[in-house]
Amino acid sequence: MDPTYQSNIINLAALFKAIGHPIRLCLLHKLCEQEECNVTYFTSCMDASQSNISQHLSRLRDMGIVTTRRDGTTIWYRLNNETVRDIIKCVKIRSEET
Amino acid sequence: MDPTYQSNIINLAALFKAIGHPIRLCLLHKLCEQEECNVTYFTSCMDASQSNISQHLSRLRDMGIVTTRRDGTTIWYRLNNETVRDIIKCVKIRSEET
DNA sequence: TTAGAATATAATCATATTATAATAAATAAC
DNA sequence: GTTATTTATTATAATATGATTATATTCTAA
Repeated sequence: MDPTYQSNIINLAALFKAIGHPIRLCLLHKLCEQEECNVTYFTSCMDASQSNISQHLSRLRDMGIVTTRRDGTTIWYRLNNETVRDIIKCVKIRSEET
Repeated sequence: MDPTYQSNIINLAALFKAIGHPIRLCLLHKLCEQEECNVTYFTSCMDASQSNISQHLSRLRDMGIVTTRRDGTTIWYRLNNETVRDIIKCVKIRSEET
C-alpha cells in the first residue's frame, strides 16, 4: 500500500472523525456561517453545557481546525481549515431560523 | 434549538463518523472509483485482515451507505449514498498508482 | 484586592470503538 | 457427500470517547 496514499487517508479520516460528532459539527457549521463566535454564544444556542462545549472546542483547536483570539475575558473562535469548510459547505445543513 | 436542525445535524454527524475511520474511508474511496468491489479485492489492497474489513463493511451496510449483491461465494459491494459520494469527491484523495 | 464573568481544565465513570482470533455460514467443485 | 473458497459472525480485551461535576484560570471592574 502506497505510504503517501495511506497517510493521506489517515489524515483525512482524522478530519472526518473530528467533524463526526453532533456538537462539533454544529460548532463548525456555525463557524462556517459567522467568521467568529465565542463560547457564550455557542452555549446560548446549543443543548450542551459550557464545559462540554469548551472541551469539544479545545479538541478542534488542538487539531488546528479552529484558532482563537482573546479579547478581555472572551475567547473568539475562528475556522482555520479550508478543507473542513469545503466539506461542510458540500453537505446541505438546514439553517436555523432565528 | 430547532428540532429539525438538530436531527439534521445528528444524522450528518453520524455520516461523518462513519467516514471518519481510515479503513472505512479507504473502502468508500475505492467504491467511489470502482462501482463494485468484493472483499477479496479490498483485502488484497489494504493493510487489514479480512475479518476487520468485513466488520467495517458490515457497519457501512447497516447504515445503508453500501449495498451488497451476491454472485456465487463472492459478495459485491456498491456505494449507495450520494451524500457520501459528494463528501468524498470534495476532498482530494491522492489516487494510488497501480 | 475582591468580586464577578468568561472560559478552561481535571477527574471520573460509563459507554463505544477497535483489532484480533477463532469459528461459522454459504456456495462451488468434485 | 467432502473439500476448498469466500465472506460473515462472535467473543474478547484493549483503548478511546463522551458527559458530568467540580474546580481552576484569566481577565475586568469596582
